[in-house]
This record gives sequence, structure tokens and C-alpha cells, in this order.
Amino acid sequence: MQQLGMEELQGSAAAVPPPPPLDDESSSSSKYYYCNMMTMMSDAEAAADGSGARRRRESMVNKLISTVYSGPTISDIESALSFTGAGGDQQQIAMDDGRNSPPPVVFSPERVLSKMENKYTLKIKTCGGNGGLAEDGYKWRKYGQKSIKNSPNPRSYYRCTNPRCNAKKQVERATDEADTLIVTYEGLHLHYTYSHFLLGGGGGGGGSSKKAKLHPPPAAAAAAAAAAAQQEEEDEQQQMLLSSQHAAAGCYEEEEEDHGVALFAAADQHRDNSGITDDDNRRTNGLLEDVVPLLVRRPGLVSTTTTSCSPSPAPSPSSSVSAWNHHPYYMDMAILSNIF
DNA sequence: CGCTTTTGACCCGCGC
DNA sequence: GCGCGGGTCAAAAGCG
Repeated sequence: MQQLGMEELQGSAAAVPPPPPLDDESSSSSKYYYCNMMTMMSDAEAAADGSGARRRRESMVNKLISTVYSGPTISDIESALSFTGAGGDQQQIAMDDGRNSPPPVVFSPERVLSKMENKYTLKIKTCGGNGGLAEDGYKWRKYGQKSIKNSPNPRSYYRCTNPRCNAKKQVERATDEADTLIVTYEGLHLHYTYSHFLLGGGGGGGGSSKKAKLHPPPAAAAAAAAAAAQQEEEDEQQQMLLSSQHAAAGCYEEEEEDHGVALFAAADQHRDNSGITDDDNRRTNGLLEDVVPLLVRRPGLVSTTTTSCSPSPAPSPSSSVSAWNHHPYYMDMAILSNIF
């Protein structure tokens, strides 16, 4: 039987297209702007910080983030959405990496909203047949598989396991390139597991249970979150949007000379702003109790080696649960906490 | 026991 | 209207 291995499918989600050419000065000094709404660097601290030290710190943050985040970037998404909106559905990832867009685009919910219905497709190059291990950090449940006409490879259909999230993706192997996966995302995530982010998955040592998986959102999800929130007319999701906007605004204030943007928003802040209660959050089936650490990154800034390559083929997971507990996301948060 | 995957059936849109 | 193809549903089975 021919079907995609789970590791490939999972890996495909996080793999990103080749980075745009890094031929400008920004590439060497690329960094992320780190906006934290909870515990990291406050605006006051940032302002008081020496620029040299801050740059060093940002550089470290950039590296850390680039290490852990390999999902589509905000520009990836915007570009893809624009492209699909124009009639196609194949993403052109070689978009400008900020050079042609003067102000760093954090994420503009409104912009994404207008394009929400579109899908975007990523072509993912994997290393070998089963080596792809990169993940997008979300938990997907496979709900169908179809053999496609004129294609020897079946197409798998995945849906986000969050009942309130309508994100879907389709994964199929390219017919002409055996090591290329075509991943089509449809709908976007509006959730994030806060506890995972802060507590390191709760289980510890990568042995955490499936429910303790970290779900760091790709930039796509971050952008989409706002859009999805808008689509959803439920109050808590609109509150989520407000939170996201707030975070984005904070990033704008940080600095503007570079293209990188790393944005984190925490549910705590979100609750502070919105005034909703924990009970409210719980009622949202995880959408609101989830944190909204929005990780928004401009492409091509740090080595986006997203190769879904793995030196050793990993055993095929028994489920589609993304093994983020193996990924150092929460470790990085601890590191970042120390840095700041 | 709960969750996920598998897989055949069903539904729906589109072209002829 | 009919057939085809793609997308989804849902029951059954598998797994930890």
C-alpha cells in the first residue's frame, strides 16, 4: 500500500520553502523583535537597555527562535494568500523578504481577514523518503485519504484536533519529485496551549503525554488566528483578536530597522486586557485558555533550514500528534527567560 | 478507555 | 441528467 508516512506528513507542515536570497545587509544582522506581553522584556526595560547589549540579546533570540520555529513566516502567508487570491494556489515563496515592504509587517488582522477563504500551498522538500520530521506544532487528526486521479500518491486530509479550530491541511507527495510534499493549508489556527509553552509540556523530558504537547503556532497560524477570530463571532475569539492586535502594536514600537519580528503574546496579558475570566476561558474549549504566543517572523532572516531532515529516520509515530515535546520550544522559553 | 488512523461510503460540485 | 473526481463522514480497528 502506498501512503505517506506519518513522519513525512507531520514534517511537511513545518517545512518552509527555500528562503529568499539574502543579499542585503539585513540578512547578516537579521534579528527578531521580541515582544513579550507577559514576563520577558518590558518596553521600559527595552528602552533602558543598551543598544549593544540588546542587539546581542536579540541576536541570541533570533538564533533560538530560528532553531525552534520553522513554520511558514508571516510573509509566507501573506504572499501565499495574495497569490492564491490572484487565482493560483501554488505559493511563490520567493517573496520579498521585507526589502520591498518598507515597514515590517507585523500582522494585520484586517489584511489577513480579507483573504481568509483562500488556501495556500507549500511545496516541501523532504530529505529522503521518511526523514522529514519537521512539524508545524499543531495537532492534526487525519480524517481521510484519497487517491487522486493521475497521481500515484494518495492525498491525506488532516484537521486540527481542536474542536473549535477549523484549520485543515492536505498533504500529498509530488508526482514528479518523490521527496517533495505538497501541503495545502486551509483555514487557520486560533489556539495555543499556554501551559505547554511555559511549563515545558508538563510531563517533562519529552515524555509528556499527548495532551501536554506544545503547540507553537507558525506565523501562518498567528496571522490566521486574527482572521479566524474575526470570522468567529464569538466574544472570546474577538478578545483573542484584540490581544493579538495589542501584541502586534507592541512590536511596531520596538524597532523598525530590521525585518525580523518575533512576537509573543500571553494569555495572561490577554485576560488582563479583555477582562474575561478563567471560566470564560475554559468554556472556549481551549481556544482562550490557550495562550497566543504569536511568533511572527520575516523570512530569510535566519537560516531557515527547515529541512524536515532528520539524521536518523524516526520511528513512525502512532498518531499525528506533533511531537513538540521533543522540540525545544519550551526549553527555549526557559532560556529566553534567563536571557532577559 | 480515550484518541487516532484506516477506509469504504456518501455528498457535492463541475463538466459534458 | 449523468458520470467523474475531490472532499468529508463515520464505523471499525489499532494503539498506548
